[in-house]
Amino acid sequence: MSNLQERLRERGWRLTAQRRVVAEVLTGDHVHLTADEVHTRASRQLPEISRATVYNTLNDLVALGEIREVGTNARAKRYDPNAHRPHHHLICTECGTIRDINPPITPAPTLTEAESLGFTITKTEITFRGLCPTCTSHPSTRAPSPSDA
Amino acid sequence: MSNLQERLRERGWRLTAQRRVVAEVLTGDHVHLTADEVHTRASRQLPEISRATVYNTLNDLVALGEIREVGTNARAKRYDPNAHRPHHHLICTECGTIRDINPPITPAPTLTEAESLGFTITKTEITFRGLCPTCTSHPSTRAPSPSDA
DNA sequence: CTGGCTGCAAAAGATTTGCATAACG
DNA sequence: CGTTATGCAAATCTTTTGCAGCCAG
Repeated sequence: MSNLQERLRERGWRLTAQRRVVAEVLTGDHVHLTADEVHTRASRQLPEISRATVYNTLNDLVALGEIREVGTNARAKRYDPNAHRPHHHLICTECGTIRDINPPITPAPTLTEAESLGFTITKTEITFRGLCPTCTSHPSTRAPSPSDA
Repeated sequence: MSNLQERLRERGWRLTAQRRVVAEVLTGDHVHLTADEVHTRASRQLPEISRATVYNTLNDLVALGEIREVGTNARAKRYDPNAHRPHHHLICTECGTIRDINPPITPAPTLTEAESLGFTITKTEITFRGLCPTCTSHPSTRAPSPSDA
């Protein structure tokens, strides 16, 4: 975690309280928060932090490659702090829960020359969709979303 | 294409002019339009069609499994008419172009019991990201987006 | 006929932007 | 100190909703 702050400083980032808090909120595995959730949690440590700053910081972190946007098909983007260890996702089609799939899994699929249609591929993301354990056992009950705790 | 209309009628759909036009716009391979693009194109054939109707129709078609939302990380969702033949996507990180990867490719990755964290997986989506041929050869020039022609 | 669509306009939700002030280095 | 980030509020963009009238079956 301090690694991150050092890396950012090296890249010429001003280390402000709000950036520190956002970076701190975005820590751990299976963390996939929306901008609004980040803002809510950050506010607990730094009440004056503004939404705009959260958005700015998130966008900067994405640009620096420190966090990643996760495609959920839902209205709001989610951010995944685990950008340095490439990994794939499991998404529950019922309640929206997202989980990281642990490290060195599934033989990375590759494309033939013909299949890649001239693209220079740099990243491969796999998303597995289905029912999470909770939604499997309570088919009708809507599981709570993994938002703010 | 008439297959689609028949299928819809069987499922109790009223076949209106606007639904027919939306379905018609969403036809072919490598078609990944935003709702707004669908509306623009549909308007060329049916000028009075409203945005709300386009959204309603798109949501209905998704619910029926006739089209699919594509996760692009961009603001607006895109819709892929090719929902019956499962396929993966190639997305250009520079200009946003999306292309379908042809049929029976890449050995479908699977998860072990441990990796799937109790999920019952029903779909696997693979997204390859990189530079499309155009953006590879014109590194600075911004390629036009594949929107309305 | 009649319930399910449509269009319009307004609402809601998510993200960005402009600008004056504050604060990091 | 000078730049660069912050906060606020307003602007944008995307999608949803409420409601009266219309039309496919």
